[in-house]
Amino acid sequence: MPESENEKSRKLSGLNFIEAIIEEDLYNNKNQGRVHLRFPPEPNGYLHIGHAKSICLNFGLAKTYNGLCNLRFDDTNPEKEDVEYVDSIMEDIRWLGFEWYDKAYYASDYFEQLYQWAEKLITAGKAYVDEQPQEMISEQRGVPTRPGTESPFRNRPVEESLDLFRRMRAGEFTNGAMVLRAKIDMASPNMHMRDPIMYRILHHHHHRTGDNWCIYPMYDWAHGQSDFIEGITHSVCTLEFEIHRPLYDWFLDQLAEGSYRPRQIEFARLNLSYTVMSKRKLLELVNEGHVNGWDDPRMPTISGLRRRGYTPLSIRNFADRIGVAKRDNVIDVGLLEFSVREHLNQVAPRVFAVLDPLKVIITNYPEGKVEEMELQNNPEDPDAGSRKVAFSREIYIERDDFLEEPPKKFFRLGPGREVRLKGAYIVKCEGFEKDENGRITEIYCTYDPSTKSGGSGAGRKVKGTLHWVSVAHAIEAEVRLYDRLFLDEDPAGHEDKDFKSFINPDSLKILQHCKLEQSLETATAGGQFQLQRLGYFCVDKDSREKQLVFNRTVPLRDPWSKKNR
RNA sequence: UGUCCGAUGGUGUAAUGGUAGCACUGCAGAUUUUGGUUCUGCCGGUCAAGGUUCGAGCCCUUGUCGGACAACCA
Repeated sequence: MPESENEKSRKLSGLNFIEAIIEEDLYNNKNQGRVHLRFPPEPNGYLHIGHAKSICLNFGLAKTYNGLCNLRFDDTNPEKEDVEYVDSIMEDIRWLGFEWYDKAYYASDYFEQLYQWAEKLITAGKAYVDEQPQEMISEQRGVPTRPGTESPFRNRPVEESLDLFRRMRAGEFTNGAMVLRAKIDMASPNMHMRDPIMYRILHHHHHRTGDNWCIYPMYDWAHGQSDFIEGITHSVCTLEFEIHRPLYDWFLDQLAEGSYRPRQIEFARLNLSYTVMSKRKLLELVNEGHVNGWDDPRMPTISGLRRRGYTPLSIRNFADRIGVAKRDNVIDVGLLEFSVREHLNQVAPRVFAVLDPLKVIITNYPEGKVEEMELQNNPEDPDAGSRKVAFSREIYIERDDFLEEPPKKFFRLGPGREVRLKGAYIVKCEGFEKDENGRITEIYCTYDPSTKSGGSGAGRKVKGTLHWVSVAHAIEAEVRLYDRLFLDEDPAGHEDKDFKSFINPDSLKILQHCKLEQSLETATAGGQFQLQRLGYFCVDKDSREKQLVFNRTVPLRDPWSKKNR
């Protein structure tokens, strides 16, 4: 298609609002046409799916507009931060498939610059040292509907503030003795403009600057200036910072001289149904043992999703699908599940595994005979080839694939019924055995030799097709069936009830002695498969030689069981 | 009885004054040696009331509802 003369005009259609802003800025050649974003996590916890949305957004925008995206650790609170988190955050971002520009940046690298700028503000009469106790400052701040009152130290001489500030840095005072405040407007309807605190005294070891500092900048003072130092053009953050924007701009206006300005843009954070997303609540789940760590496959953390068997591509596709806007949203967790099924359907090899085995004896099949059946590895991918699966007189099928008194629409096995054993023969149920409790112990079938898959008589159609595993050739494994962690759509949304009261008691079912086809013997941790007719599974890192552990990533879509629920 | 932000099917997200589209979900059917996949069809939406306009989801006014803000957290 030839480029029209509108080529240079803004094409704002079909874009999300952030893309529209960037296109507009590009059109106006703002900041010399640079596009430079950043992802600024605080290293005080593990990344979760909500962060993934932000990561995909920021790094994705940079890619779309041939720009750059920094990774910057917002490490201005040494009491909560740790290298452990720095490492896990970098691992998760890389795993998602993104690479940050240049190197990892740290707000702590700017402490000296920030300090110098703070002195400049003091000198300009735009900041002052307040020696009041915390409670007094808090009280004077007022409430959103009532203006605050000014601190008695607000108009102290510049020299006094400067001297005190230098001594704050020198370590002459104890924690909480005084703070540096910006002098803005105690009557502002925006609480954040009521002389916000820029520095507090914190005698605490920092994971990068060690004991070099005992005063640390607050978020509002550090963040925008860090953006400025790094040449960020579009500072994308979540909605709760919207009200901080006037302050973000105010600080920059005090310091910036040229025309370059980073611009803060806010979007609505991700909420997912049937889970919780706050770091505090996730921490609670871990600390109280409701899950087995940050990477428990039921956690919405990146590491949890990874261990659950989610793929980076499926998460990126998910992030694309949910879009980005400013209105509050709750995404159906089903959309996440759709995304992982979509990807795994393309790439996961199909294998047979029987989770709840029921023995079937094919009475007219010769004892001792073994046939190697040829099975396609992935019908969605012809290049995936095929494998041999041993078939013999005694096999396992899934216990719920047999019903003593099956309803009409039940396409599986029942007395007198026929089914296709996938990749093998059509068998007919001739009888079964029960124990004293009425539990079925064995089924007896006859097979029709003419119906062998791939053979001349294979064309005969029956209603159902079952997966199976030869008793003599089966290997055993543990299988962990994961379900959503909460029974309530919005576990944290109840004022009268704790979110943990909605924990799903069946969110993890551990099955032992599941029967797998022999080819799985060589599977290794991280391997992903579709257990045919059951779902997508991955090999857990808990696996040991001859003791495989599988995690269920997500079951297959199953309208039949849904209808019968 | 403050300021700021937001409101489009069940859930998300487009439509930038000119036919309300897409995805997920749901329902129905076709195909299928996975009750999977794939394909087809269907159900279903502009918060309300005024105003501007030939024409409003979009612009204006008012209202309603939802969210954010009162850490020496980010």
